[in-house]
Amino acid sequence: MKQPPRANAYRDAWAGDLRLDRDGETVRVAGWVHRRRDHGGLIFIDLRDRSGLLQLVFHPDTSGNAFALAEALRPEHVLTARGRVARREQGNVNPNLATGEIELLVTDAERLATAETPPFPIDEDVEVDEMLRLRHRALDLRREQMQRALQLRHEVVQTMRRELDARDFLEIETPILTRSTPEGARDFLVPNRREPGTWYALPQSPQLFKELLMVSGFERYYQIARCFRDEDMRADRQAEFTQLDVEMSFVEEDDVIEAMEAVMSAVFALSDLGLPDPPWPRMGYDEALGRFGTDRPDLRFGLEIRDVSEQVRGAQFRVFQSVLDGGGVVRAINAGRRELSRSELDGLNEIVQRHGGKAVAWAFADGGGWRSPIAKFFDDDRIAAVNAALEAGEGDLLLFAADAERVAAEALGGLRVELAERFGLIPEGRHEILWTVDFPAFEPTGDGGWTAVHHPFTAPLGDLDGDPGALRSRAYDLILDGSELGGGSIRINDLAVQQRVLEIIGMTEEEAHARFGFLLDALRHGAPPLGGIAFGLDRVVAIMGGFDSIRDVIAFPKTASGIDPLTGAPAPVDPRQLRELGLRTG
RNA sequence: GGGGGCGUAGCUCAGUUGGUUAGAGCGCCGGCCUGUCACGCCGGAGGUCGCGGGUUCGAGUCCCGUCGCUCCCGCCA
Repeated sequence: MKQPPRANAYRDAWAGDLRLDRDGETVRVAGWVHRRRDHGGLIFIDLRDRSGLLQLVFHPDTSGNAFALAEALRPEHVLTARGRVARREQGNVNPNLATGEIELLVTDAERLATAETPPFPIDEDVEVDEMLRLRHRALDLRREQMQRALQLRHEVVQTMRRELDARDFLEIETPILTRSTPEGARDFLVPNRREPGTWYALPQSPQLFKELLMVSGFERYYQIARCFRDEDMRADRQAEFTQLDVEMSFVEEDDVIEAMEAVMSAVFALSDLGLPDPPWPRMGYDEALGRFGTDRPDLRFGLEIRDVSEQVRGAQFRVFQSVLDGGGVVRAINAGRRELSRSELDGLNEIVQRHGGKAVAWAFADGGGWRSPIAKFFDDDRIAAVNAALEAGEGDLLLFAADAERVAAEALGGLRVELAERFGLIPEGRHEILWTVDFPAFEPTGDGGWTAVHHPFTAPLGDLDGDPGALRSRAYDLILDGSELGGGSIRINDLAVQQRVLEIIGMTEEEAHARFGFLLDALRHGAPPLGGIAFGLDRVVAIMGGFDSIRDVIAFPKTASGIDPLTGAPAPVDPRQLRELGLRTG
């Protein structure tokens, strides 16, 4: 703790902060009974406050009723106790406790509240059904894990604020009751009583507002922003989540990236991730997709993807040849020396299919040839060429996918990650961070149209009147261990370019004006070159703290079913309001 | 919206091919204990096997339905 509590009737010291230098002093502490060890003639109480644990000792021969009280204490009772800080005897030191060299010899104590037996243990780190934890969140948050998580989250946010302030960023709030923002998810809607039939949307991000702030001349903005997206949740995705949202004026990619490397490396220094100092490596989208089959590559392990189209072209294997004839590719992973059963090999198909592929072909490098059901379709030269391309050693398992380039890449990318987990290829404690850059600006929607890969305000790079599929976008994502921590882009600050982009994605003038007309209007009045980024705070904290679930770094999360068990949300609404709006429940 | 998994004591879980009175560890309650720190020892209480129906001589176990939780896909950066 940064300073002792103001002395009052409850306490004058933090229990967990007491050390040997206070030996002999009389102090008063307060907190919860963490654990009780009753020796009949001697009772030990571990007292817990936010600062940590302190052992209280109750002797039966002390005057007053302290010992009688200690006999009645139970876990989670609330207590204030006064006594003398005493050095523990040599054999009684507890090295596992920060306060383990001392203890408090209690002379008087008062119970401030009793407590029912908790529905799950507070004093140990056991897996408990999450619904039960959320239903008793006040108790769950007492547990050491959750205290640690929210402490870390606080430190992360403080560090962000400090570093951004030091770089002249202003923290500015933007509305929660607002209009639809262009992130492509479903909006949460809030009825507007003053004009029945109209609705507020909760922001999916502060995107429009931060661009407006740049046009306004604030130069550098940030916000710890709450965002809302009405989509089904995942283990790592909440409908309501927090972003560090940043925007800058008169900048290009390097300005944003450098500023964020400074901020985020200061943030990561709070953990033991052991990340290198910036600048962090950058990888182009095409390279990432080619080598790792994804735009957020996990660099902690190998298993890189290689293109073997040329090596297998012309072989007797119809499956590969027809894909190649159709403009597709054949790509492969050398999974290393493995022993997999036939059914395990067949099971790989399932993984590949989950990632959009059709099937995976396999071969074991075996004395210069292949042990494989497809070996008979390949002559020795082609097998040797493929083995060379994959640097195949004796016994190595080679896995092939043939498909359209993007499909083959992503299928093997998915396979790569799952194989790494299965074979335990991710070294303990290793972490790899990088930026991915040079994304395509648009991708086909499937029905002949185009959609923006980032969002429609990302500045495109290339010939705007040419093939939209050839355009790159001035975007960048920060990737840690295969997880996207955040992403952003240089924005369009030219109305004509903006209008052309809206044209490419097939958004009509009316629709554009209805959804973000106020931004378009702002662009007419002199917009600086601008760019920004947003980081998923929940994920950043979860990864830094080594938490499996982002729900463990959010004080009051929602469950996967979307229900908030603590409040029972969605909350009942006053029927009178609904009548005024001409609505019914359900 | 679709698919998979789970639901047994307060908590975490075991429960064989369908077969006697459903178990363990922790917690809880009582007793003993002056140096423990996951204290120890002795004793005890605690169960609508999620709920409803079915098959069967017999169901925690099999079948159908339903509710809840969870993961994945769709959706969503």
